[in-house]
Amino acid sequence: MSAPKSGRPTIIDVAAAAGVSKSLVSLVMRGAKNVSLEKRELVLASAAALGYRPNAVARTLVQRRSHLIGVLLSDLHNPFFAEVIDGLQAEAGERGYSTIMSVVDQRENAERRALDTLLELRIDGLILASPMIETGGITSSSKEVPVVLVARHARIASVDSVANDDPRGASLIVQHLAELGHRRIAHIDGGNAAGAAERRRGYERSMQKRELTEFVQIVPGAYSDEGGRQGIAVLFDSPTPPTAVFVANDLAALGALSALAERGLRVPEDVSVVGYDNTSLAAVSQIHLTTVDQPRPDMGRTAVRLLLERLTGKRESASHVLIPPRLVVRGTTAPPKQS
Amino acid sequence: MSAPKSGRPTIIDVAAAAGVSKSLVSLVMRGAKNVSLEKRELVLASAAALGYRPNAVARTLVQRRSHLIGVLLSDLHNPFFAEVIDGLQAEAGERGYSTIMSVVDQRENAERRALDTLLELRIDGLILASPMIETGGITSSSKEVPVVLVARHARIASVDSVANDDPRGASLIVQHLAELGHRRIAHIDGGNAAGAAERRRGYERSMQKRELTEFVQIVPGAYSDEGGRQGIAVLFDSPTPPTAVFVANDLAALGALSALAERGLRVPEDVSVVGYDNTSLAAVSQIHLTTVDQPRPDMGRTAVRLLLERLTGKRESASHVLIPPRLVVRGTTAPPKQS
DNA sequence: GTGAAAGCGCTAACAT
DNA sequence: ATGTTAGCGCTTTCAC
Repeated sequence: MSAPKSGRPTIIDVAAAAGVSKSLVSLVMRGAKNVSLEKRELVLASAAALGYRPNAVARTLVQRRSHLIGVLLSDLHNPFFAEVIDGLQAEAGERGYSTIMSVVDQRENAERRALDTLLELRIDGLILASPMIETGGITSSSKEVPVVLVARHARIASVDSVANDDPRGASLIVQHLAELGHRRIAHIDGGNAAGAAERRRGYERSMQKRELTEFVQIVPGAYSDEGGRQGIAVLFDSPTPPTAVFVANDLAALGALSALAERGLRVPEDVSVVGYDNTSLAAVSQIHLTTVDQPRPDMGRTAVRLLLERLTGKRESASHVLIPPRLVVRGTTAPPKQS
Repeated sequence: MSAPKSGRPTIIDVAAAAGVSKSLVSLVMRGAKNVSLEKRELVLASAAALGYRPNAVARTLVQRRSHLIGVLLSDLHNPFFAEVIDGLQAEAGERGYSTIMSVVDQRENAERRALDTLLELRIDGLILASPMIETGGITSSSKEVPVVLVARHARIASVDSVANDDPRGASLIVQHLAELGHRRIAHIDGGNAAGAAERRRGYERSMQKRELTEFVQIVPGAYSDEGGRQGIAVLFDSPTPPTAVFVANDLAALGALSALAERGLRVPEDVSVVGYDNTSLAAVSQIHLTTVDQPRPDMGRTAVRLLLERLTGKRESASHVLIPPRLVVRGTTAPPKQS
């Protein structure tokens, strides 16, 4: 008896089948304690018999909260993000939140559209991983829901952030190369991608501190294979090529390694190369890239924690977590050739 | 005048501010044509002034459709999926759908929980990318919403699928190696991951067809770096190691390459190695892996198309799209050593 | 411990 | 072309 008239069974169908009120069904489904064992089992049985599944949409509407965290991702191809997401999803799950992710192709202004979609879905909070969007867009979003920035530095008071100390990471790299004896250390940068400006600045300052100002050489690149390749082309077509190159991130460093190989230059014998991020790629034994590590899963978990602190009102003021980076020396760096 | 009493502005606030009914506001927001220019601009102005944003949750509740496609992803670390997602998101966006992704760590039965969450959110359809879940779970989900399987073969009538022809791909590999002169061709498999059984079977059959049955050697592995390493350990601790190895996928092939290098074996001089998937990793010049290509973004797009065909009732019967794979010869395969 | 009723923000008839 | 009304499926007071 009493199959639902049409479509999926609702709480009313379950109530009817069990001969109780829908309030009681609601209580049982949410695991309330003040329900007699008898009724509880009755309701549960009816629900199971009907194949009832609570409707989170209706619940969200009445509760005015979705228990959904929106995540905007600028680039799935960079393994860096995969690991951030790992930590993020784990932490969110443990705290009773689901994540709804939107991946955006870098070129378009699709970021703005994806953001609107997430916001219309009434997410409880927003996590932006290395977004390209201008600060204005972030600020205005933060008026609707709490926002946490990952791997991008924010000067915004209404927004929390987790990032590694990019200038410090860059300085670790310069230090390492300088100690190996390099002076002609160039930098292929990451354009206007998140963190790129900080790495560039860190490189420049660190070179200056070591009185290597005259050897500062920055060429434009991008956080991609192609970015690294182009940088190498520029650097090594010049009359005074560097003996070491700090590339904006691991992905670009891979491109740089390929381009160097194609020119017949050996790494690290002829040129030293350093990346940034310590993605799983860097550890692959054929690549074995010297790079700088960021604790990626931790950053994801921290982002969720910061968000929930805001959501639960535990914190009012902005929190900007800056994580110390760590140099990972592998096989792509060595002292410069004696010449 | 007339800021909302509290919280976010609703359609009623906008109606009040504009001095019209909320139906009219609704029409304007959805871009209906039968609205006078005058009223349209009035409403739009009020909405903008209040910072009104339509509530997709309420809309979903009343329309009984969310325009949301749920995507369950078994492994973000495999670049294979990043590219499938690219196509998937693009196609969904173009058709007016948003995607809500859930990434699941492979070990747990977290897949079941993630599935429940998606279903409670009342997604309009579900795309499962290489799920580990048993067939039963898939079948039961398909009773609630249309389901499309990506990169996993289905025998299920209620579910559509897009996959490459794994047995065929395996056979291309065996053919390539056999033509190079290899006879002792081993296979490190992908355990019970999606597609692994088909690749294993394809390898076995192809070996048999070429009368290489006596050389069939299958060792257990996984779709991961570690899977490949372990396979190599088993194969090369034996008295009669193979001269060529077909590894379950690119990720595992990387592990295999590392393990071989650690044993002092050169690729391809001492051993030939072939992967599967043609992920971006395989193309990296330091790796330069011979592998089998699947059109990843296309598969994502196709998955969405299949789903929408079901959603719009354009098709009733199951559609199982099988894509022909393509061998990509790079630098990890060569004729066997003369011995 | 259980039920009745109001309402979350919106869309979809149906009027006018 | 615009307004009125009745829900969508649930949670939440508030009675009993």
